Amino acid sequence: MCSFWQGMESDQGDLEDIVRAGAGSGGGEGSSSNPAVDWQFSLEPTNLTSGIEEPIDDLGYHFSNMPDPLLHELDFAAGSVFFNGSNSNMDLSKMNARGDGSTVGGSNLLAQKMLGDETKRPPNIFSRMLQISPTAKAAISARENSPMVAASPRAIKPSPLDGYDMIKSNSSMNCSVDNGIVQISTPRNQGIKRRKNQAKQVVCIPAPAAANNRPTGEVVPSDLWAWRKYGQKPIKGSPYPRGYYRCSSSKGCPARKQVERSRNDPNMLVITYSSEHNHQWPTQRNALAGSTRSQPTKNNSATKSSLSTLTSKPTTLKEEHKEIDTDNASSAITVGGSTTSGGTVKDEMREREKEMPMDVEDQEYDQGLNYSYRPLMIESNQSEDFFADLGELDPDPVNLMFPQGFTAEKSDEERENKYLDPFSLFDCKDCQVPAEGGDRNASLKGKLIMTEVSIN
DNA sequence: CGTATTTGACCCGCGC
DNA sequence: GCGCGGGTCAAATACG
Repeated sequence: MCSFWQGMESDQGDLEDIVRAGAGSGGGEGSSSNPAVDWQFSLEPTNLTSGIEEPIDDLGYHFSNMPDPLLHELDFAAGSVFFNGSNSNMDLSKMNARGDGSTVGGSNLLAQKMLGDETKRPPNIFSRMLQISPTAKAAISARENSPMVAASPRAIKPSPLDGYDMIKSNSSMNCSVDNGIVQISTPRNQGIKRRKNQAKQVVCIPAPAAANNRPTGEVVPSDLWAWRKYGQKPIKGSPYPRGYYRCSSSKGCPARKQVERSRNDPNMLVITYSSEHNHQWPTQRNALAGSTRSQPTKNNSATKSSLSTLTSKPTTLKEEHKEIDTDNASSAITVGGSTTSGGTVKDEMREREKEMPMDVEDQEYDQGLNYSYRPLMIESNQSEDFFADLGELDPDPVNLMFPQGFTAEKSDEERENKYLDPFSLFDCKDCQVPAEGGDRNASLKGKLIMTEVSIN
């Protein structure tokens, strides 16, 4: 997940990229207790300097501040959601250039994975590169000795953004893809004003396939939140309008998001989140409520295709990879049975709702499990067939899709690895990443990379 | 009929 | 104070 919060307190100054990568917990270096179960990032802004020099003990972001759970999945599925910040060119090849060989998995591993394989295999979704500024790189490096962060969505809980230092910028950041490199930049002072004290998180993703275009031509990736469009405005300097959405998952939720195409690269969507959800991740019911009907067609093609992609008997895991490799990023975004196209969540929810007794969820809450976010399909009976197929691939097929702890028999660490490396991308022989204490697993611990860009 | 989207009008913050 | 431009509102419209 690459995203960053931005605000607009100041109007001058370069962005200082704050990259807070969830660091590996392998090798016993982690201070996080059972991260797979109970982890969270803190969104507490950190200036660059401290980000580099201080050991980062807290694990960064509250995952709750990731407005779109599926976007996170998108990142992994498509390797295409990105960072940025002004002047920030996150160059993973540089990240990978540490000479001390001390890197343990994580960012560098990811970089290596992405870079190293670039010439060895067909271009794929993971070959899209991030360009990370040196400062970001440094920040990431600083993170490398930090405890692993396991992305357990269950730990998500809403938290207000108020009080965070606002990161100055404007939302006219640009995303572009050059030679497979996704670049997102935030031009300075383009005059876009924002309401005060409004934290923003900007996520850049590839625009979903044109087939999912809305009548208006805009494409909105779906996520577990229900968004309702309440406005659209042409943006000066951009040929593309900006759509305004508010969360309709819960009445009175202040969460907003803006969706617009990058003016530099129309194939990229810039999604700007503001405010925080004041409620749990949508449950089936409230996710259904007010969810978009943006799917313009009656064919539910996106949903069906995505589901069919998942259910259409991938004969081998390689085959699935192949699919992802050959598809463009957006079409490959089918993890969790969801796509980036709008309106699919609702349909899926409906399907599952038919098949799943509602009280299961209620029981969970009654039991205090408080599953604020549960990936799609997990509890669906329909998954049986799907998982039966996946069973050929993994004794615990659930882990293939939702490795973050949905089965009890695996250790937290195993689940963690799976989660962070759902397609075993980090299990790369070519990636010669030294593992601490010979713990290979440690080197395989991918890190969830999140960026927080701050402008002082 | 309920809900989501569209779209013009209005509001607000900011720069000049 | 005025104008610009982004953000929001709300009536009209469309959809299922």
